[in-house]
Amino acid sequence: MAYLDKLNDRQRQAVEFGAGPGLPPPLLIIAGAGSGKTNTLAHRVAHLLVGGADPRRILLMTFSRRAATELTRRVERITTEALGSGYAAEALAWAGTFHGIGARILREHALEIGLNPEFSIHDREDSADLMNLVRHGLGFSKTESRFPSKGTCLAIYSRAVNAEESLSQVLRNQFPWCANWEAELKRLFGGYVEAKQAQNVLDYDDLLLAWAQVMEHPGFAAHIGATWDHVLIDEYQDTNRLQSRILLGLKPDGRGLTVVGDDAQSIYAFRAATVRNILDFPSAFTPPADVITLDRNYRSTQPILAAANAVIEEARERFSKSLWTERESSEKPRLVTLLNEADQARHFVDQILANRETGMRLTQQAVLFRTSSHSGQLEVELTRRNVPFVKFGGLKFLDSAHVKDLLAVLRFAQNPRDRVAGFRVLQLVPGVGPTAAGKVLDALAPHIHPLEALATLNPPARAGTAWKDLIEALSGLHAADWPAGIARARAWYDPHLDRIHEDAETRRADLLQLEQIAGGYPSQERFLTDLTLDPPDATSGQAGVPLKDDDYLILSTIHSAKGQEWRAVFVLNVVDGCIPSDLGTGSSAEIEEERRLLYVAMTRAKDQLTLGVPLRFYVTQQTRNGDRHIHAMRSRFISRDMLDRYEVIHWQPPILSDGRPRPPAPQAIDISTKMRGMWS
DNA sequence: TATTAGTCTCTTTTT
DNA sequence: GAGACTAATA
Repeated sequence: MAYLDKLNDRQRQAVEFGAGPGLPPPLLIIAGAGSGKTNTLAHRVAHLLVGGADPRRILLMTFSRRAATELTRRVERITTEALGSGYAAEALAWAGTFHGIGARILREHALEIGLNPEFSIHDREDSADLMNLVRHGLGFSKTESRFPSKGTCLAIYSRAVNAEESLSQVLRNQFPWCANWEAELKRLFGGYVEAKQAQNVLDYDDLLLAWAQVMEHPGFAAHIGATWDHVLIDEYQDTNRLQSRILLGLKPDGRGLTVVGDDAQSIYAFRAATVRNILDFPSAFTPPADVITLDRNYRSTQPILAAANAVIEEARERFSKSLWTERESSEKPRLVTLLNEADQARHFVDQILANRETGMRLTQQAVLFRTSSHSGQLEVELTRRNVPFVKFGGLKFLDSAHVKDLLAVLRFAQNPRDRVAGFRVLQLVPGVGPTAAGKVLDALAPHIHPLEALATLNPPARAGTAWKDLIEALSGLHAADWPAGIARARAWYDPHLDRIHEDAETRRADLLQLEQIAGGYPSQERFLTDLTLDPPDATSGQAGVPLKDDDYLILSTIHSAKGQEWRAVFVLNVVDGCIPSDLGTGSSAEIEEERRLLYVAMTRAKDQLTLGVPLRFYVTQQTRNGDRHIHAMRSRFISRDMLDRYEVIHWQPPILSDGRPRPPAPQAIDISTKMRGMWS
């Protein structure tokens, strides 16, 4: 097969593993950063197809929808090359995220497992809002000492579900400051689950939890497992206990199972992902699964790899491997010390533009950071100098109030039992607050057709004519065809937008964009589900994402940069307090995760890597009126011994803070020597 | 009972 | 600089 010739020996071994009659035994591929992981996985799938496997009987689970799309596209290309005509992407019908596949399975089997197939899916924010409703309902918002916030409550709940740990375990290990609320939290979670069920709603965790519980039933496990011959999982280091249990339920003997990952790139422990999944995978089967390690890096130059390897070598426990490459270069990664974050932004933009002058397009460059808010100064500088950019991670389009309002209208019309959506929508009417909204929803609950009942209800005392408009809009929506419905919802919302928000114009543009996106979906249900499970993950500085053929810079959190690569990579704030984050320095496990995070950031670079170390660093916590800066230190992950792997630069701005150009110093002098000389 | 102004706390990463 | 809660006012 011609396509096999492009692979190295290890990759080829991984692709051809277990070929022959019958399903192949379980396989673990440890694929280092830049070792051609996606390519190898795509080739393995293509190889199965070329060998006669049925594409509809292959399950491909990846970490994000984006990764799934990329993978199927490559499979398509390879099979086309090999067979003359390839498999269209639709043929690989089962490619997606764990959550996406879970949602599909639960809908398909809903009636057999006691679910209403019309269920809606709550995103993180919705879930937190529902948690909050229950929290208030139980009176926990008025406790003597402060009860954990809705977000914290949800995080605790989610952790317990995904890590399969007991509440007390989670509290002890992850949330010690909430430990004295154990009894209350237990009641809260009980109420939360009941509320979800009454409202016919599933949250992210339910998609996995319900799936896992179905798999506990031997008959169903076999029934669902029989849907696929081959199951391939990407980024296995970032799966959690619940996910591994689902997997073993699907393929108890491991036949047909392939998992790919890199323990050195495990960065989702906060989401209950556990490195143990990948470390313990081989021994889950008898005989143990085979392991193939890909350690040749095709991405980065040797000096970049040397610096990254040095960082990860300090890590505690891992499948030992050291990446190597044949890409020589005389250019060491740069470690740039700067006065403050503003200088860092200026210097990075200078460098980015200089790179572009040498022919490196902006899309081949990226700036990475630990926390979304760290890019603030950089965004200002980019806007000032007219450099277009797209930002991944952090606050999403979907999180903005106006988008949530509009979506809530759609959701409420689709599932009137969805209390979170209803609560939000009703309060948009002037004169209706939490109490009135709650009463209306209570009155609707017992009706079989809540929307029709809404029209017969006495309107809340202070709601004026706007109440009638809402009822008309909702019943109109229920009857409307798709995508006319969203236009209708927007028409209703429009006057409220002006009333509620100062900057109604920019928000209106967002909603128009949402309407555009909605037009591409066949049904409202698909639109809402896909939007929740696969939110558009980029926001741009200007309104609207730049056109595809435009040149723009990539800004991304390190987490969102996973699996990507650029010719030049800049990392912001490589200082203690950012990497590792102040919040993540509690346990040694958390420190280890932060170390891997820096490793992931560094290994995204192909040709040029720049780490920024601003000495003064703006912090938002700290004392209220005190000094709002801290003096930062270079990240502890880059020890003194490693410095010779970098070109160490101390950058000073050519322009002083008041706008004057820096006057040239009279001559270079060395006071250090002189000061030492005082004592010799 | 809705709304608004004021005080307090906490601030990450994402399917 | 936002979210959560309280107190005061309409």
